Amino acid sequence: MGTNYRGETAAVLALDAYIKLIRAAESVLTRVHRSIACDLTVSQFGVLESLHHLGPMYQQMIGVKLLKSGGNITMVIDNLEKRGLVERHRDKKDRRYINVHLTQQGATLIEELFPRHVKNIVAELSVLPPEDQEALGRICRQLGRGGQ
Amino acid sequence: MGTNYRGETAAVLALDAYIKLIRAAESVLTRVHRSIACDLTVSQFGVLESLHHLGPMYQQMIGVKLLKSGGNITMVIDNLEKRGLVERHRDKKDRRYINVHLTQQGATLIEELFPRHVKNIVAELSVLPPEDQEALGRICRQLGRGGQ
DNA sequence: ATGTGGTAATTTGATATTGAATCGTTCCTT
DNA sequence: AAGGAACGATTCAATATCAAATTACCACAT
Repeated sequence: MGTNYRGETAAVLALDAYIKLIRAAESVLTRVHRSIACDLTVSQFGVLESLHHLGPMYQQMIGVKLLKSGGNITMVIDNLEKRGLVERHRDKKDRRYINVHLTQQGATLIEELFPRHVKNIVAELSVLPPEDQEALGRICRQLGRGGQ
Repeated sequence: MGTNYRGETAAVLALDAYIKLIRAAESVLTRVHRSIACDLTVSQFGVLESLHHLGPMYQQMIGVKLLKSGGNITMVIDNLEKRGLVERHRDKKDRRYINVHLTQQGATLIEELFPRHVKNIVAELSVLPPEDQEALGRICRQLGRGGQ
């Protein structure tokens, strides 16, 4: 209990919150994705979900939404395209951009999966009282920004 | 505002908390790891950190600690071993087990990195008042367990 | 002693992920 | 109009990741 007592308790508090945050997110993500039991990876599901809710998007934008690199998105879209779930269309105005959109098959699939996905999330979060769910959202929003 | 008004607000609350949890964890993990600027992947760092704090461990146990599959741990340990940071030792009593421990070089490295790692985490979490850090830890612990 | 089931590690095949290099396109400056 | 900076997508090499199959080993029951 020396001069850095305050600093050490602050570190213990932060470290504890950090490790539990990372582990909880990992566990919950895995359980939620597993219980939907679909033939998609987490990233593939994320792309379909983004396209479903936000409409057609450039690959760059998909990467920003999912916090993934451009090279990675190219690969994930490749695999979705092979399965006929999305299509690429070169932008006429600016040929650097590629617009990605759901096919009919992709739209049908995500429309079937999404309600189940929501149900799984609600079930997973139901171990927390509503005020804790609200607090979690508020705190994580603050943290995700990283101070602004 | 029909019969499922309550259900829908519950879903909105849970969905919001979920997406912010996943994104915050991803963002914070990436920023914390990037700012330590070491030549290790997140998983490699995790293995060294576990061995440093918990001592030599079987690969199985490392996988459990890091929430990773056995096959993955084999690969990560391979790469750490190539760099001379850890060593494998077959257990004499039960030859199915492989005990992994830090080499002197590995121990020196993690002892140098860990204080910086803690500093980065404290800085990252400092956007939250202590009571929010405590709440975050408490809520995430609950959530990680998944209801027991 | 034998074989049956269980467990740890590895391998394999497919996909993900990153960062760096490259290619093609557009925009801007002169 | 020409050249260069900026930008979106792709490719590449290295590592990660998982699930499933395999291998090696152990314990136990008959």
